[in-house]
Amino acid sequence: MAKPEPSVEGRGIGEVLQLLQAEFTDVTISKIRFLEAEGLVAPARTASGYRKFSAADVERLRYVLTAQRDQYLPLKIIKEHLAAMDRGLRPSAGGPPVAPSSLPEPPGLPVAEDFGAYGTRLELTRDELRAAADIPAELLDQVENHGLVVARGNHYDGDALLVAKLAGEFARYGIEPRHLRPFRTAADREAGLIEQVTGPRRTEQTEELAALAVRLHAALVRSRLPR
Amino acid sequence: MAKPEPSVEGRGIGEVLQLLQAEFTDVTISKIRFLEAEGLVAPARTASGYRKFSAADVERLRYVLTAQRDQYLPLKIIKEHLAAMDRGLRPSAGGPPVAPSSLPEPPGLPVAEDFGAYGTRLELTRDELRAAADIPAELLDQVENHGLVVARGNHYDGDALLVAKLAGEFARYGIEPRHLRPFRTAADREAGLIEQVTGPRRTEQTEELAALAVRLHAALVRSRLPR
DNA sequence: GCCGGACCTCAACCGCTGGTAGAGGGTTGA
DNA sequence: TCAACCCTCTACCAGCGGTTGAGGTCCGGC
Repeated sequence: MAKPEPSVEGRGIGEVLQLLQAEFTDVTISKIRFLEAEGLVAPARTASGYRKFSAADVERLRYVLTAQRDQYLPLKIIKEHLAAMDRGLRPSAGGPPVAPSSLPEPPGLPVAEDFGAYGTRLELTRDELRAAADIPAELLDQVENHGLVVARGNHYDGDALLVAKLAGEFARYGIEPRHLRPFRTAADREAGLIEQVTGPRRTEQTEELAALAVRLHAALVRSRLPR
Repeated sequence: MAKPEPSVEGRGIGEVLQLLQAEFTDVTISKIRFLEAEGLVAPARTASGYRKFSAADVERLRYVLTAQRDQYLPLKIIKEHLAAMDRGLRPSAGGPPVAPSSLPEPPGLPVAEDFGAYGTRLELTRDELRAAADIPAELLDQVENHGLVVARGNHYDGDALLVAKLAGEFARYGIEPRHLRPFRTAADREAGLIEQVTGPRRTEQTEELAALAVRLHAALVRSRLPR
């Protein structure tokens, strides 16, 4: 027999940590356990009690961390959103299912929702993208001209939204899309390197290497900053 | 004359309370004073020290309370929004001017073995570095030859350790230090860009931009991976 | 069969946020 | 002159979002 006990599949908590640390520098093992204790994820367990995180569990954690970091939502609220999504209320195009207490007053909240919401499953038109990223059309033009985002078909996904938003942030520091070209070049090269190793299909290995790449990049940038 | 002493116009704090309590049941006098202490409003004062709130002040309070209630934003962020609006960045249709989503600094610093969250306070000898990263001497040589880590004085810091470890991970996929050179180049360029904007001293801004850079990089790499 | 590293639980502790409470005292206007 | 209103300041507090550490188990490799 190949696998005598396939029993519980998934990643261990340490692996999950590696994966997430690429994007969220302040995640720790204890934080992940804490989030479970608070009922935000519910990984499976092996017979001996080890946590086993499925890809969906990891996605869920990513969602939580994104909502915390980019929308400052308290865990209680994030939990409600997740619960709503579990009940089938997938966010069509509008972020988590609308704050329950939405009164007429709130000074229009941007669609916000970083790329978290269940992966890259977003499909935005160009206009929606611009509105959601909350950047001027001109900036989006430049972003696109420099190849920082690309449409697939004629839709844009969550990564595109995130990139657009970040470009907006950079712009506030006077850094324009053209200054960001090197980022694109580097990303292309790295993606190429990864693909060369793991082949043209996106597997777990792909994700793992991507996480490593992002972490390496982060460490290098930090080490080169002024002291 | 109509008004002999217009001096300081506006409502007293009690009046303001009445006004706001209609909409926000949990506002109190002490909360309003607290918000002033935190720098979110700055009502005028009479000669004897009484607060006098203009209509604009009340509007401002209303904004604060709304953002708190409907978007769960922390005061620090609301304050930033207000400051941005004061500087004229009135976001035409977009609510608060783009959540800056700056990375919240970890308050205390657990030198978490991995990633010394700029607990760069480590000082390792070359040998300690090799041992801690758990990589063969040969690999460390290559890592160093390709400029991925550099000693300061004759010590290595936490970033160096992390880089060394990651190089070890990559090696397990058959990716050698020389393949990682582009990472170094990219990091150099980005650090340069950042330094150009924020100057040669490491400030909050430096950290913020670095965080943005890392996030942008992560998003771009992801977006370029096979689907 | 034993060692080190990864993982487990549970309880205690912690820093920060967003206030509240109250003592002690001045101001205003009828 | 008195009540209602307002002031400052210090002390305290609860809840949130974790961290730390003690004490123990699990698992792969030699």
